[in-house]
Amino acid sequence: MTLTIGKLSKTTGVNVETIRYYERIGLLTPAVRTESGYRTFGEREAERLRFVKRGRELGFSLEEIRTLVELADQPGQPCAEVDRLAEGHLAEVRQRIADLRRLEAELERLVGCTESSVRECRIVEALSGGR
Amino acid sequence: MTLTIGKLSKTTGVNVETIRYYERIGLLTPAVRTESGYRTFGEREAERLRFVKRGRELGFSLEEIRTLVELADQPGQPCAEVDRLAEGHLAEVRQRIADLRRLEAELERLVGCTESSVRECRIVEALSGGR
DNA sequence: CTTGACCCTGTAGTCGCTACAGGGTTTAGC
DNA sequence: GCTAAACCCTGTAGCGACTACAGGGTCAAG
Repeated sequence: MTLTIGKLSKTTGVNVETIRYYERIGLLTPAVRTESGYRTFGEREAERLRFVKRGRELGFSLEEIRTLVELADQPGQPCAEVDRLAEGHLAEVRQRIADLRRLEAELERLVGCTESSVRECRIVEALSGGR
Repeated sequence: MTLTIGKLSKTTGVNVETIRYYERIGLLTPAVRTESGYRTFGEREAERLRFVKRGRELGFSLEEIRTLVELADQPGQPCAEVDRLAEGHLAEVRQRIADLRRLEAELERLVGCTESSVRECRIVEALSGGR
């Protein structure tokens, strides 16, 4: 049950070059190669890649995922550090949401300008320093 | 009332290297130079830089700002395009908020794991493919 | 046996800066 | 007048997380 990089890409939904990139930065262990130099992957590798992918989908950085992967490889350890990491990340996400909401409110105030000329446009005015 | 790049940086709150960067990519017109090659800026240039800065604070990309600057320079034109740009941007901001909210909800479900070991940790489990 | 689909490496591009290195210039204090 | 600090210059490289080539080698179907 070994896969080429193309097959692995299909089954995981991760781009071929992204997989190579992950290997290059050491997030995936160097793949076993065929005689001709092609990478081969087994179920273990596919699992790990899916782990990384889900981490990305949850918005973790690759550095955070690197830590999470290491932690996940030590099932006997307490999960406090995992939880701390996730909480920190959640806090960041909330901060980003708050920032974007402020932006949203300000943009809402500006759009829908029906002035006939840029001279009177309240968007341009706001950008130019008017309030 | 001419300013050096350092003074301009202080009065606008934009980093010196960022100002140079904006000039390099053509977002600011090339600054007038002194004999010894130092950039000098007047009120016009300061205004324009503040325009760019406010655009960034509203989350516009530099490309969008480039367009906005050009539009703002043609006060006779209708402001429909400005408005269209701002609305498109608002839609993007809303999309990003929606995405982050989904993330937030998922992370909320996961954090606060008090298991004693990584083996049982629901965060690791979620990343490993469990739900 | 050819053709097309796949694989390889290495490098450069994206965005919006930021941080040097290695120089030249100006200014403030003595 | 001199020196040292503070400023300015260019050019290049780095960040994160990919993506997109170029220029080659390999494999499988018909």
